[in-house]
Amino acid sequence: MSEGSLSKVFDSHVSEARWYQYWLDHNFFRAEDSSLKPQFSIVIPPPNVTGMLHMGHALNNTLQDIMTRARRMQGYNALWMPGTDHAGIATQNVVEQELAKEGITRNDLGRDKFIARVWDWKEKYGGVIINQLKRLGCSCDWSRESFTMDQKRSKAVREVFVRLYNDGLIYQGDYIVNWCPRCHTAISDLEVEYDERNGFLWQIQYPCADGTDGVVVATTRPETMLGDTAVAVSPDDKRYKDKIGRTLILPLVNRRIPIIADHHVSIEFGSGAVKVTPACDPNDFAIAERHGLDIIKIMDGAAVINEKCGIYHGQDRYECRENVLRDLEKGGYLLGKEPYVHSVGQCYRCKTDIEPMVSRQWFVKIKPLAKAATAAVIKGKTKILPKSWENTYFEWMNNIRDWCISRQIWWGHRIPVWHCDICGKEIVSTKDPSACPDCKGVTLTQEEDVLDTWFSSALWPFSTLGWPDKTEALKTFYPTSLLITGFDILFFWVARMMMMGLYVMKDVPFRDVYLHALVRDEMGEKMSKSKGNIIDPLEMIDKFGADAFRYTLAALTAQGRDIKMSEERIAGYKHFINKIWNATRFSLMNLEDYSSSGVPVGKDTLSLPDRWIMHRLNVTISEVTKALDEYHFNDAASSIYQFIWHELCDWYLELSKPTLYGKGDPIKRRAAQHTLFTAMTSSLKLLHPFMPFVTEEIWQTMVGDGSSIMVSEFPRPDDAHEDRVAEREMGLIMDAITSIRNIRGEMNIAPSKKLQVIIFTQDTEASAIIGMGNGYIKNLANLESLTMSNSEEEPRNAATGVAGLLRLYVLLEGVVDIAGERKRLEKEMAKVDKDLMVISRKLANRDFLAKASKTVVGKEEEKFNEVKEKHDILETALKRLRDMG
RNA sequence: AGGCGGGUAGCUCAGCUGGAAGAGCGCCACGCUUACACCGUGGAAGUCACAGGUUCAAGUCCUGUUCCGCCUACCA
Repeated sequence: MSEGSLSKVFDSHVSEARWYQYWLDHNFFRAEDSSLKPQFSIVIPPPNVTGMLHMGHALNNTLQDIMTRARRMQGYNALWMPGTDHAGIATQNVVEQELAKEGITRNDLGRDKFIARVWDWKEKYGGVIINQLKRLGCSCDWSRESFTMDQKRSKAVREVFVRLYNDGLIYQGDYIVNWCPRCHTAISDLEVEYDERNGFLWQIQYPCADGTDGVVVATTRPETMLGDTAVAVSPDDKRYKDKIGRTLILPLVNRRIPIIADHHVSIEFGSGAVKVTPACDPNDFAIAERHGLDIIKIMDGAAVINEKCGIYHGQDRYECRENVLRDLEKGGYLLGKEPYVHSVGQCYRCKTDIEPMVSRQWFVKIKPLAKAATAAVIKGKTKILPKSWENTYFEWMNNIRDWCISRQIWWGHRIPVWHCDICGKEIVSTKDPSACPDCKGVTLTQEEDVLDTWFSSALWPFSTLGWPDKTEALKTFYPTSLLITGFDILFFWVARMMMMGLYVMKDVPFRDVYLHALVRDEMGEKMSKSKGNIIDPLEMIDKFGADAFRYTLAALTAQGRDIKMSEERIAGYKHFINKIWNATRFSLMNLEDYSSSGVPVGKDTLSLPDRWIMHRLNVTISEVTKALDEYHFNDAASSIYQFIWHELCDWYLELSKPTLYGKGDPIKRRAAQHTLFTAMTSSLKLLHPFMPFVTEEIWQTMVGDGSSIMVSEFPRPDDAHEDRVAEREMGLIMDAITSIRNIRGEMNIAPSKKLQVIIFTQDTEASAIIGMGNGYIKNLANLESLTMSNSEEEPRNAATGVAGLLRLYVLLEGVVDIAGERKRLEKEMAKVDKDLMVISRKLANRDFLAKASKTVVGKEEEKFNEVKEKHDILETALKRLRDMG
């Protein structure tokens, strides 16, 4: 059936380009909107349009592709939905940088022209990562590729916004938010990264208006004093009891501010008195709300001190800090400073220090949504795996705060809210309104802000399927089967999809969520540009091939562990591909005259190794199937590896060589060919989801009937191949071979030297097995002769080995190396003695016999007999050696 | 501060519901045997972090200690 031969080595470059195009040409990635097949669906975590493929993407998408390809082969109508994310801030930044090179800003262009410019950029460069995913071999249904800002997705965004608004779950208000002075926008709590800083804690004296003793406050941000509207102390603090309600004079500003009591203040910290700057600190803002304090903004959107601050107007916040400190010192208000480590929030995009700032923003009232999302996981409607993440999810959901969804940037979904210029009515609509419904005025002004990018990402599982239209695809594929993503976006994305899915679709967005670990470098460090320890996936694909790279990722993906990636590992799996490649070459050479059609191969014509390898294959199929069902990617990968290399190649190919070489019975030869062909093609199928390219390459040559492996049927476990007898018999034969090889190695006998071996056993079954396996043993242990003996008398000049109930004597010419043999046997004996001691101690224990289960005791007794037998054999052999020496 | 995960062979890690310590890489020895030196055969190598406890039996379950990593919150 084979259609020729393979080149000496696998060329990944040629293969990858060729077969990916072939799959595309044949529409193999396409999923049906409706089908009689069971559905499997998975939405891609949309990478940023600005993104380049990094290790995280590579891992994430490899795992998704493995699942999608496996399910597709298993007969599912499998959809892998691809797309990209418009990444508001990141993309705007990129284009602004481009503009900066031309010496202009987005304000020079104006909103519409700027947006047009971003679209240009997106069309030109936005597809880069999609092509990189194709290099990885991803089998996404590209005909459905979505973008969070395309028309359909925009429609979904507006629809959801309006629904939330009408349900009273969206509100606008002046609150303190995290403000990035560089991006010039609010960002959500999640988008702030905290970083430890070595700073100072300054003590400042605030004098009392009535001339009595003032109060000392401590702060890490002295410049914010310009906006202080109170000083707070603990109501339980005896030191300040009589001060509460008095008025202080704010230095430099001369504002009169009250001393108030609030439980937020801790007595122990610092002086026990806190300056309150409601416009610059979330806690202070909360205090201000409780006490009705004034809120004085002291900075503009760029964190430059504003006109309310007199001589400091126009200064950057940090420049202002120096000046304020200098002036406080001059005025004698600065009492001291001490080094102080505290954490400072930074913008996760640009790393600029966040400025907490009061501003008018839009929020989603999140508690009701979070409640449903929590319940769904508790009820098991969605499973989060590994399960330990469920707690983290619950924890976060329980402590969730309202989600700030407005962003003061241009690139994104503009908030669908308009105001009538005449009557001031707020109009919220899915369609651009042309007139005010109340006063019929036609001059309407739309909100300037856009929505957080995660708002549209949260809708991804249903927006990509066509919602709000009632599409067939939506009916077929929602809820999706599986989501695979990194744990780092559990809150950002997974939690929000859960909330939105339940709110909009009244059902969870996915059945299973598999959270994978982070990819680190070989030292376990997080990869980052600044550390220079980035491993570029595309470079790895070029160097080792996508298959080896993918296999490495899968093999290293143990649940709940970080992945330490190194080139050596990838190289190792490239060797595995080479092994498979060469096993294929061997197969092809021996299958030239084989055809799977024609007379079926009778079960009774199968040899012992044939039956054995089919049994082992069947076990492997079960293991791989189970591992994939449980998302144990590493287990699946190592099962296949173990089978192909250490069972199929190491043993079966060697055992069947004489039969395949065609000297003997043609019927047995055909049975071996059939077995070889089946084992090889089944292995390839098991391997295909992990290594799509090399398996297709081989399939095309080996099967050669014009079919593609990627739409072939995934192997299923089949009880008919279960063969415990073959397993036991082959096991004994393999043990005998290993035992002889061990003697050869330990006694330093050249591999080329043909040996004479005598096997003694009293066990008739064992004897029969060896009789049957005589040829295999002679071949694989390189023997001149193998004879059975039923005489207890031991041959002279022989090294002794034990395998099960067999005694093996390797005849040595001339003088035996008595000392060497003794050493070898003593070493063996030491091991046996240790085992024997452990087992006999157990069997002597009454409690063990009484309390342990029967099967365990039985097993232990069996073990004892086995080890005892071995012990006796070694002992007689040793005794004889001692007599000789 | 709270939570989570981890400390098993030189390195990277498997070891599910407790029943004789495993793999890959590396290392050592011998081998160009007609698929493969990106290979073959054999070998060495572990008080399973520490201390208690439960049990006939503990790497596996419980408690405590310690070290490492991560997450969340707070930080005047």
